Amino acid sequence: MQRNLSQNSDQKTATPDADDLTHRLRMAGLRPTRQRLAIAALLLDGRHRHVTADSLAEEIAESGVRVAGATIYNVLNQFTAAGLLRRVMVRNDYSLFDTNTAHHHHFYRPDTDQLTDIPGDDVVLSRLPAAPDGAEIASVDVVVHLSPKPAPR
Amino acid sequence: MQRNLSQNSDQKTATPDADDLTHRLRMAGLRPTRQRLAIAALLLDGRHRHVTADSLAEEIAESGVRVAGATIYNVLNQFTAAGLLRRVMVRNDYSLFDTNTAHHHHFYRPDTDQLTDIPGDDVVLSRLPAAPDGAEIASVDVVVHLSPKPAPR
DNA sequence: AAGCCAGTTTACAATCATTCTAAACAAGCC
DNA sequence: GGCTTGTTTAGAATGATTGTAAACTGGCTT
Repeated sequence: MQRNLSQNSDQKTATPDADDLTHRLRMAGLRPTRQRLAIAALLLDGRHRHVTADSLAEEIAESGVRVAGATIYNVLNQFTAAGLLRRVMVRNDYSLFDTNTAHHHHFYRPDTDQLTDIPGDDVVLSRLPAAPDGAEIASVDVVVHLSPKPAPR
Repeated sequence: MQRNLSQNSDQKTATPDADDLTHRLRMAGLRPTRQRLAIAALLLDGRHRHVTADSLAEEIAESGVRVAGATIYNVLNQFTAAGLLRRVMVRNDYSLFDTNTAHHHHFYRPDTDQLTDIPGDDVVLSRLPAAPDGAEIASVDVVVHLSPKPAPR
C-alpha cells in the first residue's frame, strides 16, 4: 500500500518529488525520516506561505501522518536553521514560518493577525548601517505594520 | 529639592520632574497613580533604552517601590498604546520595550540577545509599498539581525 | 539478512512570559 | 466625609515552546 504520491505532477511548478526531498534533506544534514519528509512535502513544494506550528500540525493530521507535537517544533527549527524556512517575528504569542526564504518583507495586520508578503521590490533599503564591531549582518527584516484604515471622512 | 528641568527631552538630564510626569500621564488619559509614576520616572526620563517586563520589575524593586507583576505588564501595555513606549519584536520569548519612540530601527544580536538602536539615518527606505485595500501603514520596523562575526580567517 | 548505534521521535512534564479573575484599593469629585 | 470608577493586586490560568528519558529507526557494517 504505497502512497500515490509517486511522481504525480501536482499543479504548480515544483512537484515535491520524494527523492528530491530526500536529497534536499540530506544536503541540509538532516536524515530523511518519515516525519521530516511529511513536513517537507507540505512546506517545501515551492509554494509561498506562512504556517504556525499549530496550523502545520493540523495539516499533517489531515494528511494522515502522525507526528508528535515536539517533533513539529524540532523540525521547524531544524528547517529554519538549515535555511529551508524563515522565521518571521510579528507576535510574541507564537512564531510564523515562511516557506519563502528569498529576500522579501512583510505586511502585518494586527487586527486580523495576518501576514502577507510585500511584493517584489516594493521595499528598497537604499542605505544600510555598518555592522558593529565583531559582527556582520545576517539578515534584514522589514515588517510594515498596518492599521485598519482611517475614518472615512 | 533641586529640579533640573529645562526643555530637555533627549540626552542626559535624567531628572524627571514629578509634576511633569503627572501631566504627561494625564495627557495620555492615564490616571497618575503611584505605580504608574514610579514606572514613568524610570522609563520616561529621556534616556533611550530597552527594557523587558522582568528587567523593569527588578529596577522597580530596587527603587523600593512595590508594584505587582500584572501591573507592570498593564502599564507597559498602556504606555505603549499611548505612544510613550514602543514595543520591539525580536524574540517570541518576551517583549522588549523601547523608550525611544522616535522613528528609528534596531540591530539584534541573537547570540548575546542584545538590542541596539541603529544610529540616525543609517537606514533609509527609499521605497515603501502601498498599503493594501482598507489599510494604512501604521509603522515600519526594520530589524537588522547580526551574526557573531565572520570567519576568523 | 542480522546487528548495531547515533540520530530521531515520542509522550508527557516543565518552563515561562503574559493575561485573566475578582476582590481590595485609591483618585478625583460631590 | 462619602461615592464612583478606574487601578492594583495575588494568584490562578493560558498557551506556545522546550526539556526529558525512553523507545525507535535509518542506514551502515558484518
